Amino acid sequence: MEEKEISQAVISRLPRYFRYLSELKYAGIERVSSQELSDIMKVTASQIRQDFNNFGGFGQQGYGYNVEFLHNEIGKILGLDRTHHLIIIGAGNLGQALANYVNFERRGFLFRGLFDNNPDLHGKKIRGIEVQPMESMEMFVKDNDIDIAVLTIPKTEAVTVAEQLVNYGIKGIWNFAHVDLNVPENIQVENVHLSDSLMKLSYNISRFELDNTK
Amino acid sequence: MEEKEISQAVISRLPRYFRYLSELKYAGIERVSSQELSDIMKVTASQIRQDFNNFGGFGQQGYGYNVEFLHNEIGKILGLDRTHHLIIIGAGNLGQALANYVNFERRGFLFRGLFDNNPDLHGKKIRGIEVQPMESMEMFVKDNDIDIAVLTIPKTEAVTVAEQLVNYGIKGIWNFAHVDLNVPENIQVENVHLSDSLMKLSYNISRFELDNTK
DNA sequence: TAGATTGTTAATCGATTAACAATC
DNA sequence: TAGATTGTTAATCGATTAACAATC
Repeated sequence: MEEKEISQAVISRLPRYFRYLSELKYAGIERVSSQELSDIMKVTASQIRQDFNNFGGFGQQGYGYNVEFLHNEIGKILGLDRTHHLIIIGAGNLGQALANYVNFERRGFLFRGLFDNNPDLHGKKIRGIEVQPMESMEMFVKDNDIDIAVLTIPKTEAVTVAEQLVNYGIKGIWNFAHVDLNVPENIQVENVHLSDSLMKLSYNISRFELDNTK
Repeated sequence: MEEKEISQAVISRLPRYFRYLSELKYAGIERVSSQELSDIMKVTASQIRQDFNNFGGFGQQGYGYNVEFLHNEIGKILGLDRTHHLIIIGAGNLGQALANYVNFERRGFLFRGLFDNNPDLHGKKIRGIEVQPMESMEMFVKDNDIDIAVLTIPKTEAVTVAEQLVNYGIKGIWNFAHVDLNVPENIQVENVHLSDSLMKLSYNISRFELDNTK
């Protein structure tokens, strides 16, 4: 069967659909039309239908979409029906914060290991998991079926550590280091560049003020 | 003078240009052509020229772009030539991690206050700044010329706190809460939805494996 | 059956890329 | 002046929106 490639623009919207559907489901709402979703989510009904139809028909003419079914299907598309094992590289403030983030577990992202170069941190426990030296990483990844690595280390180290992780068999990298990683295309990278995000905010604040002085 | 609206697609690319130009500048490189930038950044030279020309001509035919000048101009566009005063609402792990993030200061984002509902945290100091109760927020924002609020509180509180902050005169919100805020359009919101990002990574990992079993 | 709403095709809009004249 | 490379217009590509036939 020929699968058409789904654009990243569509993918980016899926988690937001998923979130709103969770809420509707939680509120006990059984069905929803693209028009109703459009009203609460502030996107066009047309886009909603197009997006869903990338993955096959989830709705029914004259009825709309069953909330629970749709929620479940989008979850499956996002791979939330499976379990991911993740390690965090870099036990600084951000690494520890993410390690403590219990909500990820709920969606199947299981925090399994935490690594850092700093010997002072070794043995320190976060949510029951000890910080280990970087040297233990290879063995740990291989022994524990780790598929996602979270990089919260300085950019100077990030590129080489990423390459190592790829060699150890990792499948995806959640990259918080402020640098572009260079990995084979079979490895998925999702960047969270916080300072980029802050700069965008800064731009929009400045631009808005400029617009208003005209 | 008529200013054409710049698309957010262009804005999103500016911080990355800025980053690469910082590196070139730091490496002592004086000039760069759109083609050279294209090679290292893996975007088309055409896009680079189009992007820059949204803001007027920064280059010179036959020569290319002066790295330092271009770096500086993009910094100005991003509003990095001014100072922002920010407060963080929510002194949990993530809030503390961001408060400790010294790099933002370098770009003119000055961390000024930290607020939390939890009395156990009140008085605790992060980088010399005491956690204050939420009740002190209003006065503090007004007295200290705060223009950016960072929301690292649970989504249940985020919407109302955002509304309060808007009333206190904040200009921009950096929102880490997993909810869409509802603020007037003169208030800039930049969302960092970590779990959305993780879901995208999850999708891409799943999708890649699916593609390979075909 | 009549009404509602999807799935899907067609039209539009916007963003990216290509091409080249302008000019340093 | 000749060569290089921008700035900018035109062409293409892709994503969004509109429209409506299919169908529950």
